[in-house]
Amino acid sequence: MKREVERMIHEALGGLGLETRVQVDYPRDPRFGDYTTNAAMVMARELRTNPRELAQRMAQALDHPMIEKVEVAGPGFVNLFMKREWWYRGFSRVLREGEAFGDLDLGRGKRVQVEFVSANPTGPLHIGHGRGAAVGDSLARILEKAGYEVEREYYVNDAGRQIRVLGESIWARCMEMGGMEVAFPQDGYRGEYVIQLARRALEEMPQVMDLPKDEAVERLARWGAEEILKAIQSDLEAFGVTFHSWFRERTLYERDLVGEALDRLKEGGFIYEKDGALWFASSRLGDDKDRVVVRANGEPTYLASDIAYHALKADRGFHLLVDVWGADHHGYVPRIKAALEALGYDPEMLQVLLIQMVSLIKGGEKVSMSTRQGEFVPLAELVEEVGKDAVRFIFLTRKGDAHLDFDVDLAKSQTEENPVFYVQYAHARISSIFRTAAERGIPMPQTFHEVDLTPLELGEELGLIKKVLRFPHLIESMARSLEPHRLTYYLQELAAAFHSYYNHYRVLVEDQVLREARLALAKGVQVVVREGLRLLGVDAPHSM
RNA sequence: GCGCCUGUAGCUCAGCAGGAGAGAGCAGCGGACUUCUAAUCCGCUGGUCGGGGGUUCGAGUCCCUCCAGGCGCGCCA
Repeated sequence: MKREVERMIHEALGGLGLETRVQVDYPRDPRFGDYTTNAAMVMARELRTNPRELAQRMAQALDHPMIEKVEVAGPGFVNLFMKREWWYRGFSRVLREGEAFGDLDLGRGKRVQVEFVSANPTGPLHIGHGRGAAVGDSLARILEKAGYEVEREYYVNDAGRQIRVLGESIWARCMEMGGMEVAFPQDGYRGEYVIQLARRALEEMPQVMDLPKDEAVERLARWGAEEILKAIQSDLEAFGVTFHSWFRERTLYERDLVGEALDRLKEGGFIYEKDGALWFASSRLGDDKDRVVVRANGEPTYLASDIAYHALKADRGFHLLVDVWGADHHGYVPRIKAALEALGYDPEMLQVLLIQMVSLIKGGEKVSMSTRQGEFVPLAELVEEVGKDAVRFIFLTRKGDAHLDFDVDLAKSQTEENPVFYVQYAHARISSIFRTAAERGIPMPQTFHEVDLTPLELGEELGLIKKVLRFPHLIESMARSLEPHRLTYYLQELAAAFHSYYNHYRVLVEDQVLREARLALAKGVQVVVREGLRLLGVDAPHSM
């Protein structure tokens, strides 16, 4: 709807012989109208004219049957007040479109890949991964809603040294269980899950310990990583997160894509040798220093496969690549961008979302998290205790680049005070209204979008309608900024407006015309609440 | 030392490509259920937007600087 208003203003300006980009905003205060534009002030600078006078001329040129009145205010704002019919018309569209309301064609014909979580298969997912999962998954859903063709991918690091260390850790535990004294690997994984893996390994493939150590470690490493990956997949599923593809780092080597990428860099003159290692001259493209891609021992670094991986992604024809990373990897961004540029791609096609750390608060104290030390709260445990919905919602109640203190005790003990219930309750209440209406045998309108909405004259009712109608703009803004957290705030506001309305007025009134209009209003609110929750991966219950 | 992120109410945080007396939840105090679910609602209390400069008609938002916290700065991932 905002688009239409922009067009109106644009046309008005055209009539004045002015051409400019028009920015329309929603004013904070309803006294300043339904829409406002600062175009006069922006243009006044260029035209060296008085902004208020220009605003006056714009106001006079603005003429549309849906405009109630136009006011010039402050230093030169042009405020538009729309007729009620404007809002009723828009709301009827919500009722007609249902859950498709807010679908945009912003991304029409554009493919986007969102790569997220991508935790190494060396241990269970912890809460930090959960945050990345919540953000990545919601973002993917939002981009889909905005019309993009989205692919969700999980990059499985199944080829590095860390997998070997995992194998050594399991092997050491197996030996211990066999009563043998062995030194646990210095940087081994000490989590409880390794002991459980070792126990299962001995049950399922007891012969493995008869093999020479290297071979046994290799087998245990592969087997362990696969087992852990299965657990990760099921944890994510329980969290409501799915992927289209699980890309294995190992395939980059099997298809020799790493060598290929390095050759391409070499051809571009970005590779040189020093101290027996191969270096990527990333500093020529904005990085702080050059980086090793092949160690002196001939083993490629993690960066080498990551370059190959991103080159492959770029070749796959995506319009935009989104990587969701933990913020502790931020120093990595310039390297990957430099690599893309060196390979001839536009580095801007890659957008890296850095998700800041989640600090766990337990017993009032911060708990450090480390997969190696085995100190972490598994995501699955938290989901089980607090619930998928609450965990996902909380992870999305702040922007990704802010640290998140997750007080476990609080989340567990005060679930009633969680904002997610507040929003879900609004949805359940609306369902309850319709349930009650059915029980009482109150007839329902055949098609809600044909209901006469003009009885909705209350300020609260128009306020709800206007809030609902902002939903598409929110989708657009989130898709552009890649910031899904705004949705949680919008839903809380919408729920608050509804709860307040619910407490002051009744939907199921005697007057049929008014009742049907209010039922339609409730229906429309419910549609958007439900759709908003879906985008967050949160259930919308019909009763609570 | 260099780089990135953060600093807004007692606490946890919003503030949408700078816009019009700075918001929410929680905590505190006081009210509202014979009604469509009180996991709700209504009211009150609470702020030098870390400090200082600058740009602008206009700055929580942009620039510079300082302070505080977090995270990086490996032939680890």
